[in-house]
Amino acid sequence: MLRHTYEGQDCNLARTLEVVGERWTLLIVRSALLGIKRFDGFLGNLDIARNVLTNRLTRLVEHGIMERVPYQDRPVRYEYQLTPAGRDLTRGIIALMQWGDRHLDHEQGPPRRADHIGCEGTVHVELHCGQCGRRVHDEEVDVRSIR
Amino acid sequence: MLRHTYEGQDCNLARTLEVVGERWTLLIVRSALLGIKRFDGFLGNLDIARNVLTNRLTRLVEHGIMERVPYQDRPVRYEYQLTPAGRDLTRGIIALMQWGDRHLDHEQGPPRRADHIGCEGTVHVELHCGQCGRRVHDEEVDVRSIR
DNA sequence: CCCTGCCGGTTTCGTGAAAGGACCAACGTG
DNA sequence: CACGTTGGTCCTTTCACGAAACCGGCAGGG
Repeated sequence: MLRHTYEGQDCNLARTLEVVGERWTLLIVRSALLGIKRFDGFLGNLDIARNVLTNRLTRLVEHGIMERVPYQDRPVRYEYQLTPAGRDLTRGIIALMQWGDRHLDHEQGPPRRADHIGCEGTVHVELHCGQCGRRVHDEEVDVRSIR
Repeated sequence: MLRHTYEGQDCNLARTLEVVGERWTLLIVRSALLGIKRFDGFLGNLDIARNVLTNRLTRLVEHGIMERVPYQDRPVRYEYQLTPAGRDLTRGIIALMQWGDRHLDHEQGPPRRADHIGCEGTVHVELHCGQCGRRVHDEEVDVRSIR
């Protein structure tokens, strides 16, 4: 994405996209979820231009999604770790990834899975009601503006 | 987003972002979830350039996320409706929106809510394990490549 | 002591997409 | 018959992206 400002949009989807909606950003976070931490790791994993990677990592750090921590001195080298806020994007990322699993790429099955550590089942994203506690389907959701 | 190709990425997040990751696209789908259907409706709701809106709607139709249906003849007028695949983006959109609710905009509370129709509770996005059925937290998820 | 390689960047530059605004066409209405 | 409504197209300017070259600190080898 581009021109990362959606001003005049009183909407937290717009605000979120200003932070993670630029091209490559969510893919960088996904790579981080896979365990990649270093500049060259992201480079090799993503086939992204170096300057763009620098730019995105800087922005992710600015927004508190990643943290730049030295892992050696002499010479000082940094790696990038997800913060709790960054890991909190897991749901959104898996939701989009599994949407792709369902609607695109029917050739050879999904290339990536989200497993429940310990139990080894596959993790899915679901909507649940905070009131009645039941699972909710797409058609039972009313998205609405307040204000 | 831009140059909408992440080739060489055997990843369904990348494929999904090629479809809905361009600037404005997810906001258009969100507006559609709010009930907006017409060209001028999106224009008024989003403050987007007309040519960009035309481009995005065309792409959404191409990808089977929206459908362009005439709602009157003479003159023929079209409106854009979400397909089931489009409505299936609900989880991803709410996940990102509520990430924004949690981590951005601490001023006046979230401007949009997702309600459970009938029950009037608020809907949340959760991770659940397909095996053991339990709710899963971010740290219990292992995202991994197969292949 | 110089050469090479590794790592994590910065700089420069050309290109193509987005923003913004003017224009357009078909029809209905007063 | 002018004017508004709807759903666009066209043109120009701006700016983000991609590619590639360059950089700097350090270790190890000959």
